Amino acid sequence: MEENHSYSVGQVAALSGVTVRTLHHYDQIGILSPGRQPPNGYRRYEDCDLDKLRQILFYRELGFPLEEVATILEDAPANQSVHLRRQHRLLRDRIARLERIVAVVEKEMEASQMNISLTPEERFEVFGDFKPEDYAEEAEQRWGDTDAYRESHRRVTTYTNDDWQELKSQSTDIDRRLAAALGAGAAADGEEAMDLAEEHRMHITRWFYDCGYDIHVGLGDMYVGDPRFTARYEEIAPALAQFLRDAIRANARRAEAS
Amino acid sequence: MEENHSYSVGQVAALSGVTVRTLHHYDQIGILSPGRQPPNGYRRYEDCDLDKLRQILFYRELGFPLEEVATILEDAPANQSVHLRRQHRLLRDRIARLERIVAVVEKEMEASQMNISLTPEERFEVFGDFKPEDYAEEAEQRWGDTDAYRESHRRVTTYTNDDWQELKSQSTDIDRRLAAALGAGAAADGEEAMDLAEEHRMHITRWFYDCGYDIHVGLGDMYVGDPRFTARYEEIAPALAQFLRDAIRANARRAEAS
DNA sequence: GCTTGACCCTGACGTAGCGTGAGGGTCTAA
DNA sequence: TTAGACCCTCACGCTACGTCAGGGTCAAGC
Repeated sequence: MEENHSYSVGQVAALSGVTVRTLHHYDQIGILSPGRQPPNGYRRYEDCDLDKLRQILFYRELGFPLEEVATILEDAPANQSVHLRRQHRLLRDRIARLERIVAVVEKEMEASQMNISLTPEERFEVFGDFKPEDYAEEAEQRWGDTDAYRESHRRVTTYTNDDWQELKSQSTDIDRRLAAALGAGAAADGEEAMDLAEEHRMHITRWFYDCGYDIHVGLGDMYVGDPRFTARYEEIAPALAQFLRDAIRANARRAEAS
Repeated sequence: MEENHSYSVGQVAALSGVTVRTLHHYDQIGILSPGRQPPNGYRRYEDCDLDKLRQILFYRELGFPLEEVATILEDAPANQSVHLRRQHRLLRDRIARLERIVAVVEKEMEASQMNISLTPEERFEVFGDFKPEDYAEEAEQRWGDTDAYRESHRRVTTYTNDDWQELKSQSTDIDRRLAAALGAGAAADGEEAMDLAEEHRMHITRWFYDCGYDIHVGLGDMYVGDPRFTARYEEIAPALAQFLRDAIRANARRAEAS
């Protein structure tokens, strides 16, 4: 394998399974630009180009926009083990997500066989008990750092049943008080709501991971934007998810101002 | 839950996590068209609309084009258990695919830790020993029926180590003879190459699943179109994947003509 | 009744990531 | 020289929305 070998665009397309058009496109946007063969300007791809294409295709497979793939590859252009670790984690995350959905579908299959007719709200309940760490992963993918996820995972695995009881009790209490504040007409950016949002944030920090204000805001957006959370909070009180989201935002602004 | 409740487009967007624009779009293309509130024409979504949206989002999550989602939902508009079974299978398939990729990445991590520097071709070798059943699933998704996959899986689980040795020996022998024919200048649509393709097909039928000519042609296309197979055959002899693909096609045409 | 903010409507341009085709150049074997 | 395979650039079109424009409707507060 000492041979100095280069490939035409057609050969690379055949090897990799992407089209010539795709390779042109990647060249045009600058994510994979091969050398050019004088005097006709034909593209020639080297082995390192193939390596790079392989990484591109992997991240594309997992749904990353090309612009983001470009950023990833710039950050760690040559360090193969960095990519491998990242890819491994991403794959594991994706599988875990799909496994959760499978569990939901299986539960519904059971319910369906028992001829239980669930309402739309009840259907969301099948997602199981609400645990922030189930969803913080998504917040991280959107806004945060993977250290928080690992930290959360590390802590959670050490908890006893008593720990879970206490955690749940505190979580329920915060929810209840949020609903009460909403019911009493408290402003989402008032002191009371902000203090509750702060308690909410510290609860996560206490039990799961260090939840900075950025992450917290991301979580708040997710409570409103994701039907699982929204329904969860709607069950407690109508419009609670939005109230909490707004309180979280106000709380973050308060913290930023001080 | 006896309440006759309907939702505005904004409420549905909040509940479901999709945008108002998306709901407008779905209404426009006819995949999810709610009722309209006189006299202002505001959209009102019923519970059954929410159910339908949930199915749409599920299939969208798995990458189905909306047009195909529409077809799926037309075919089984009300039979919830049909959807559940299909969704379950799709999810399982996706997870299995990702698990295979994980295995590849893990193997590369091992190689990386041992400071083994792999060439692009060798990297494909990390996919492990060539087993048609590893890839027949993809052929099935493209061209075949899932019965073959189940049959393959059923057989393979019964094989002993001796079975694997024999299987591998035969497979290697076929590859070697294909390479020899190619090296001797045999035409891909000549008798010799077609006979070898036929042996190849019967080998799969013997050891994995009933490989009809359609499936076989699909496999041949995949050997050329997928870098994993192409590289595998390139290692044995240059251009072998294409030679085999052409021989498979010729063989299928021969069988069709008789 | 008026004002205001939130939400509703339709219409339309633009984007990401290519697929497809037009029109023409280059390479290689016969 | 010819023909077929492959190369090039250019450009329109597609899917599934994102974003914005411009204007109507609703409901609470003054």
